[in-house]
Amino acid sequence: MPQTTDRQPTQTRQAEIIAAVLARSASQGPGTITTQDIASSIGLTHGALFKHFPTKAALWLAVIDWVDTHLMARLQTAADSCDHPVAALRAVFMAHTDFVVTHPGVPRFIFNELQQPEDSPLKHRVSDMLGRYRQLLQALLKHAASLGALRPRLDLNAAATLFIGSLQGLVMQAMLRDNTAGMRDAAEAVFAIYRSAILVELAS
Amino acid sequence: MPQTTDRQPTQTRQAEIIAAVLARSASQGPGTITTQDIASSIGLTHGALFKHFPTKAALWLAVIDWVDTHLMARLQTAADSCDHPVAALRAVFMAHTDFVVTHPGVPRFIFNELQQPEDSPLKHRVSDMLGRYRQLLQALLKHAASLGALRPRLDLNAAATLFIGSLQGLVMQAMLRDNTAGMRDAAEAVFAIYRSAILVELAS
DNA sequence: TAAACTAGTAAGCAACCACTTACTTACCAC
DNA sequence: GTGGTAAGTAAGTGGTTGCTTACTAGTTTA
Repeated sequence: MPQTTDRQPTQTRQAEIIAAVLARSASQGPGTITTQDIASSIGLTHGALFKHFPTKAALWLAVIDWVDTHLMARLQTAADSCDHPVAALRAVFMAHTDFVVTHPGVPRFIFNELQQPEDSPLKHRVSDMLGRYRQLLQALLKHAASLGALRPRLDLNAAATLFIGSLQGLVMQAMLRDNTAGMRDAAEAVFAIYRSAILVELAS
Repeated sequence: MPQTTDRQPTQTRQAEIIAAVLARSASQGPGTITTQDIASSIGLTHGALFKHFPTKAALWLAVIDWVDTHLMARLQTAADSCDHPVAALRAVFMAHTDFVVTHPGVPRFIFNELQQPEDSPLKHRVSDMLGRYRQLLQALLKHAASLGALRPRLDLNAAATLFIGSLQGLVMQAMLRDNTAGMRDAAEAVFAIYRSAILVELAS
């Protein structure tokens, strides 16, 4: 019979659910998203959700895992796509921007977890991811320094902080405006300044 | 009789309540703070809270107003304390850092409101405050440019974004570590890099 | 084809939330 | 002093939340 069976294997549903959470996060603020919201936004009963995730916390963790996997893969690819480390830094910066433009719910979700109290496992996961991000940056910065491309006595730790921070500034502006249009252009301009902050001065 | 009357005028209580919200925000994530939490943390009944604020939203608005007033006053004072605009930028940067160290709940609270959906009045208030912040920075940057202290063709808009963003990066790091110790030193290092990004190159 | 399993529904449950109500008590102007 | 008001309590109330239970139906496999 032509009865449209919407029965799906768990793996498919899990991916669908994670995508729904991030989609909602783009406009709703993850703290206020209910399990009922998620279920109805993919045309499922509330109860059915718990066939695929035992608790809401487990679902939230799965979302972070998704972000971790996909974002870090994209950043690593960008870093590997350029021979010169300064070019690689630029590629990472723009890849990150691109990821946020494509998935506007992600930064809202991450910021939300950062607000969590002390040692929430969610927060630990985010902290871990950011640690690996910093390692990636530090490696590129060290490589650039070894080529003599950076200012002498540049604080590489502070340089990494500034890199991530400037991305956050761009994201915050986008969140205020509630759209990510024009973010790429702004990112180009900001990175240009960052670049001149770390590069060794050249005779003009 | 020595019965300790804890009856207080509304104005006093309102200030006490606002302070309690920010104190809790330092370790709890503002989205999860309940009116019951606030009441008991200042030794008051749940119901008594609503003698001083008609709704929770009104209280939240009052908290933002407090932050707006106190933070902006501090930044303005810092800006006015230096004759040279680049020194003033540094003073503003450190004053902001100092404010966050003194009131660790503030950035958590603000970030939380940024996640709100479209045109929440709370979010509009934050947006407004950040607009004035940018104006303050732009004025200092323009002044510096007119003195010939900045790189030619520096994008002042992007420079302002980078300024605020780098502060955010510092704040995020502090939020991850769950303490603001050492934030001042990190701020010095980051501002040093920012400074070299915008300053005109000097013969060394 | 029957058994076992998996994905779905509908209804309900305890806990919790913002807020209200009914009432009490301290304070202050006259 | 006395009457009005402002600040407090204690006990609800309706609505919502995360999650469970009892049951049904589709899919897989021996």
